[in-house]
Amino acid sequence: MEITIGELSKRTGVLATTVRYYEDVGLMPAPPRTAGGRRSYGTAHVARLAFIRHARQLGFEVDAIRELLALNARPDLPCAEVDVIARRHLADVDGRIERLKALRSELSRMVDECGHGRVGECRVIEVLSDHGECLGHDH
Amino acid sequence: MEITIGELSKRTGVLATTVRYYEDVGLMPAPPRTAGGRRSYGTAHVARLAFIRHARQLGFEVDAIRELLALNARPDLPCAEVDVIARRHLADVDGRIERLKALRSELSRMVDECGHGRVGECRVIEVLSDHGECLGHDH
DNA sequence: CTTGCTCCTCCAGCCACTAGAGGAATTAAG
DNA sequence: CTTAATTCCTCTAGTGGCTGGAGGAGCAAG
Repeated sequence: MEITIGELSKRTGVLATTVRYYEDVGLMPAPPRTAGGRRSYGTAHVARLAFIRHARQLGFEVDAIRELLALNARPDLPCAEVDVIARRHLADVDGRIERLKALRSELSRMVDECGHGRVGECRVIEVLSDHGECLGHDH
Repeated sequence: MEITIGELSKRTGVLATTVRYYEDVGLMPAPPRTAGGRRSYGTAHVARLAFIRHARQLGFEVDAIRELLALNARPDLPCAEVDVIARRHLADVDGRIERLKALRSELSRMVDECGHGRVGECRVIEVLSDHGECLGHDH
């Protein structure tokens, strides 16, 4: 099975330019080339790229994916490291959700209090102008 | 009241380099300079920068802040536009929270199913390898 | 043979900063 | 007054994770 970068792109949903970028940063190996100099991929490449895409969709950073790919290649090792990476990322996501929720509540309070009058009396503008207006001063 | 960029930075919590960046991108006006060529700020600058910082902390993009600043300068206008910008941003934040929550649930399911054995049988790796494993296929 | 598509490399840009080099000006201490 | 420390200046480049475009070559179909 010999596949062009376009076919690979179609099968994985990753843009061809992004595939080349992954090659540049070492996430994807440099594949063999055809006589005309075009990249030629096989099933292993499809699997690896699908892995990368899925990990990216789950928000893993490229560095973390590099580690996960390295671990994936060593099925004999204990998976404690995999667990560490995934839990670290989960904690990170939790933190982001918390921060966004705090932000959301302040935003929605701000919007709710807008009296739809003139800019001069607008609560949104007031809140932005005066940090003392915040309920929580943690930011 | 004549203040150096360092003082301004201290009072607002915005790095001096960032203040200069804001000047470059037009969020902050170019201030008058001292004889020696240093930037000299006044109370209006402090207020404007505080506004910017607060808006950034609330996650508003620089373009949105530019609009908000322009509206802030026209207190006579109706604040409908302010409302639109704030609500648009709120909707954006809501979307981000939803996406992060979906992601979080998949991540935590993945981590929970890890049997702490070898990488070869690790659920985390399996899930990443096979998109079909996902409960929701929406990503 | 030509048309149109895909692919190639290289370079620039996105966002919102942040960091560093190399030099000038100001301030504090001696 | 001199020196040393600190702050400030401009300019450039880097961050992450791509994305888009220029300009050119390969390739398949009619």
